[in-house]
Amino acid sequence: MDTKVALLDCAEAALRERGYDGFSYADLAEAVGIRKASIHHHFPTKADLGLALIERYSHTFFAKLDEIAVRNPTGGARLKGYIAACRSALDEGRKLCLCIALCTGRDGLSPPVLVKLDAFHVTVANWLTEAFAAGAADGSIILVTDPVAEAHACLAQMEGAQLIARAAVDVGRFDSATAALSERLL
Amino acid sequence: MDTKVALLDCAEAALRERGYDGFSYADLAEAVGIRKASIHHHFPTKADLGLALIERYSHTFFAKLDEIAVRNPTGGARLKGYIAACRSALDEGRKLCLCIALCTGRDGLSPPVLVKLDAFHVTVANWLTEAFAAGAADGSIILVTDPVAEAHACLAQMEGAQLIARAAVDVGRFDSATAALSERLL
DNA sequence: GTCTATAATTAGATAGAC
DNA sequence: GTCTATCTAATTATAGAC
Repeated sequence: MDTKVALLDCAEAALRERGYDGFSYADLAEAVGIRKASIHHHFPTKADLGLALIERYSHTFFAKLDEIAVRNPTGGARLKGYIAACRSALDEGRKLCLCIALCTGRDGLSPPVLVKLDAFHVTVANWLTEAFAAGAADGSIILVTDPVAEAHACLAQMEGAQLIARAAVDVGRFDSATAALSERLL
Repeated sequence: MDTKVALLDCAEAALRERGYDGFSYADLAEAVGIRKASIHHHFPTKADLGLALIERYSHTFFAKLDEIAVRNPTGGARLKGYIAACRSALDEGRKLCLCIALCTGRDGLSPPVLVKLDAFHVTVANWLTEAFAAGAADGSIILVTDPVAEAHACLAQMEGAQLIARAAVDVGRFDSATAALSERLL
C-alpha cells in the first residue's frame, strides 16, 4: 500500500508540473524505484490513475476547507486561509492546482474525471459563498454585494493567479493578482 | 504561404483544445491535407511551431486591444470590450486562451516561449491598468481603488474564468465568474 | 514545397514466471 | 506485488527523390 501512495505522490507532482500528457509510467517507475509494468498492478490504465488523483486531491482539499472553516469564525479570516492554501499549492510557482493541470489532454478527459472536476469547482464555490456571506454579515469583508457572484469571481481569480504565477515561475505574480482582494479583508 | 497559415490555424485550434502535447504533426497533416514530413519544411521542430503560435497570437490579441481602446473612449467600455474578447476566445467552452494551453508540457517551455508568455501577461496588465485608471477618472467603473492591483486581479479572473468554463464545457461558467465585475461597469 | 521511406525513441499496455 | 520480455502504435525528425 506504501507503493501505491508513493505512485500517487509522484504522479500528482508530475501532473501539476507538466500536465497529464507530460509524464509517463516510465517516469513514475524511475521516481518510485519499480518497473513500469508493476504500476499497472496498482493502476491498470493511466485513466484510472488520473481519476484516483483527482479523487484524492478533492478529498484532501475539501478537508482543508473544513479545517479552515472550523478554525476561523469570521468570513474574512476564512478567505485569508483559502488564499493562503492556494498560494502554498503553487509550490513557489512550479506547480498548478491539479484541476488546472487536468484541463487539457490528448484524449480529452474521461466522463468520471469531468464529473469530479465539476464537483470540485461547485464545492469550492459553495464554500466561498458562505465565507463571503459570513464576511458581509460580520463586517470582516468590505464591499460585498452578492456573495454568490463574489464567490465565482474569487474562484476564477485564484485559478488565474496560479496560472500566471506558474507561467512566470514566480509566486510574486500570485500576490500581485490577489492583493486587491486581500485589501478587502479586515 | 497559404499552407503555413493553414498549419498555424489548425495548430492553434488543437493547442487550445488539447494542450501542447495533445496534438501531433500527424494530426496537423491530416487536417491540412499534406504529409507530416512536409510540415517540417515550414516548422523544422515543434518548438519552432510553438513559438510561431504564441507570436502570432500575441500580435493578434494586442491589435484587438488597440482597436478596443480606439473605439471606446471610457474605461468601462474598454473593459467591456476586453471581457467580450475573452469570452469569444473561449469558443463556447471548447478552447482556452493560448497562454493557458502553453502552461504545461512534457519538455517544459523553451526560453523564448517563456519570454513571450511573460510579455503577453505584462502587456495585457498594462492595458488593463490604463483602462481602470480611465474608468475611475471618467466614472464609468465604480469602486476603483488601485488601478494596478485591479488590473492584475482582472487578468487573473479572466484566465480563471476561461479555465473553469473549459473544464465544464459551458460558457455560462465564464459569465458567472465575471458577473460581479460587469456589474461595476456603467 | 511536397513526396516516400525510414530512423530512433517513446507511449501505454499485456502475458506469464517467480 | 514485482519482475522480464514483448507488443502495437504513435511520437518527432531526417534523407533524398521529384
